[in-house]
Amino acid sequence: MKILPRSFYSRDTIKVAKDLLGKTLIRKIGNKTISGIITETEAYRYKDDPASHAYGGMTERNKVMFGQVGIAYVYFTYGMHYCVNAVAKSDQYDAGAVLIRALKPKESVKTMIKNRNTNVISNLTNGPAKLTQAMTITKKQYGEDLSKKSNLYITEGLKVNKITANQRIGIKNGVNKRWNFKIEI
DNA sequence: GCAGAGATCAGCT
DNA sequence: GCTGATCTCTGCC
Repeated sequence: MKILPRSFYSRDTIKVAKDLLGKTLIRKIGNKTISGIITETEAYRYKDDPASHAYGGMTERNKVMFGQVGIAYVYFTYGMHYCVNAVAKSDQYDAGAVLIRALKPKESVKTMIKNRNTNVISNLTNGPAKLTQAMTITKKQYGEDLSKKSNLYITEGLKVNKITANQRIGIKNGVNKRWNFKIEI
């Protein structure tokens, strides 16, 4: 399966969010491969998006959002959860990222079951903090290059026919933007 | 099946 | 000091 090139991420954040649906997120741990199909994403932009971490400027936490595209932005929140984003933006913006909200488990489902401490498949990776736990994604993957073979990267995947757009979840500002995208598999 | 509490870090309208 | 791009467990309010 072909790895998505850096140019894929060098487009408008919203386009990239839609195009990431159906792609495959791959996590390598030693010689083990954990993977899943991306089924839900959210776009977070910059100054026109009050819900974005980048709105308000660069901080220690979000600085990769201002850097090179195709990089993983992992952040820690609510005192106990990690979430993954892919840095993506067009040249018009200084910052932007796509939050990966849900996956459909593909390889090493057994490992995910162990990591998540549940055997309900549908509950394994159906939330942003759940999929990071299932794939053991932590601060160590902060800044990982998603456009080349590393411990964490994204490849081509399924063909997608229907994408639904919704309001983003769990935010207070910018709820009028429908930048949450989903597919049914 | 749903509401509420708790976990406890980083950043600050 | 409070609030959040969250999840899990509890108890039936």
